[in-house]
Amino acid sequence: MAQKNKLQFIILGLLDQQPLTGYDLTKAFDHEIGEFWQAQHSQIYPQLKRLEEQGYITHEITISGEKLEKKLYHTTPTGQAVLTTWITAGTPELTATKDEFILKLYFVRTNRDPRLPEMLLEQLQLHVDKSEHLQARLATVFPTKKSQAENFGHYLILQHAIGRENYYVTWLKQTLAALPK
Amino acid sequence: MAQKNKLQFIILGLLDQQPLTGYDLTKAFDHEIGEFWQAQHSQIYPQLKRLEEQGYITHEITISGEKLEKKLYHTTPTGQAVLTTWITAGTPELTATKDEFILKLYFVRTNRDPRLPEMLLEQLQLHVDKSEHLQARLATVFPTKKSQAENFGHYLILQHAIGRENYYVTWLKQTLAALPK
DNA sequence: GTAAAACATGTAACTTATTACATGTTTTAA
DNA sequence: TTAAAACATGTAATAAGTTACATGTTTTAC
Repeated sequence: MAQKNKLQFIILGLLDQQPLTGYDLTKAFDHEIGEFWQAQHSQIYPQLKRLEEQGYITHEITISGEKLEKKLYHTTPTGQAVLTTWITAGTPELTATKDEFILKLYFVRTNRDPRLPEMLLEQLQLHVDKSEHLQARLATVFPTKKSQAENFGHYLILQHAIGRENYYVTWLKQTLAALPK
Repeated sequence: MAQKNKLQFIILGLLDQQPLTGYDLTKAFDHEIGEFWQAQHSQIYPQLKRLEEQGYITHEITISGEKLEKKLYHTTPTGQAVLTTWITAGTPELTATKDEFILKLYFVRTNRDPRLPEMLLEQLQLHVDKSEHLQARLATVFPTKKSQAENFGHYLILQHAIGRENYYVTWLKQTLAALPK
């Protein structure tokens, strides 16, 4: 049976690496994690509550400045076991993509459609930008072989995301080049 | 502002190509469309109702056999205009992927983790199978240059999906090969 | 002939995800 | 000094998506 509520495992995984606040978790979804999963703080805070109720995580309160309370969450041994089970279990279902642009293309019936070049060029720009942005991050976050080895999973997914964007760019260029003059 | 309720446009696009029933639409999401968008019949039937209420589509009833009623939907001129507007508008937001496997990888901290080879090999098999399946479909559905030109969008997205799977396969193989002995 | 699979259409309940509402603190830069 | 940005945490309302419930017909293969 397919595991559901993946968000709980992602949060568990992040908290297992280091204690974090709900705010920190929210930010994590803006960067590398966000390439492969998205969540807003309105989903994260209630999920933290549920994970704590289940005994998978706990928190301690720290004070920032005069009175701003931060809840630093971390995993419990139970939570760590649940996380390991999730990672170790197979992942036999390929999560399907949602790509609005590709769908628009689907409804373009001929390669002579005058809208095609413009549509493809817009996406080309977007994916080139994204690839460059990710490459800059890779260079910043993982400048050395050592840093890559120390956070191997993180390095892998960044590298995967870049490759994916590069494939998209290649495909767009190729498709543009194949259009009739 | 980002366009929402993409499903309505996809249905509109499919119905604009040829009249279809809700059942036909459901099946369409099992094949090529399903590579880029998913929907169950429980989402499709209510959406058809709404689209008809808005005057974007209409239907006529045909009888199959003795008494089985089929509702064949097709677009109205209003619906066609709405569809064109959607396609012509830019698509500046890259729809983000959700990939559970990649997230699991993220939580693998070192390249010596004994679970890694197994995890990567499972995905390799899945993506090889998928690529092969898609390639078989491409060969069946688009055997000639002529057939490719006649349904250009459909051809493009199938080809894109294959390339995407192939990139995934390449990346997995490369990652496997780079693991320490 | 008959059973299974495919065809066909819908609703209900529930889960997941997004956007909006709501409030307050701390840090940074002008 | 003060305004803006960032930090920080929550809930409410809505939208989107999945699973389950519910029913009946037609075709295909045995």
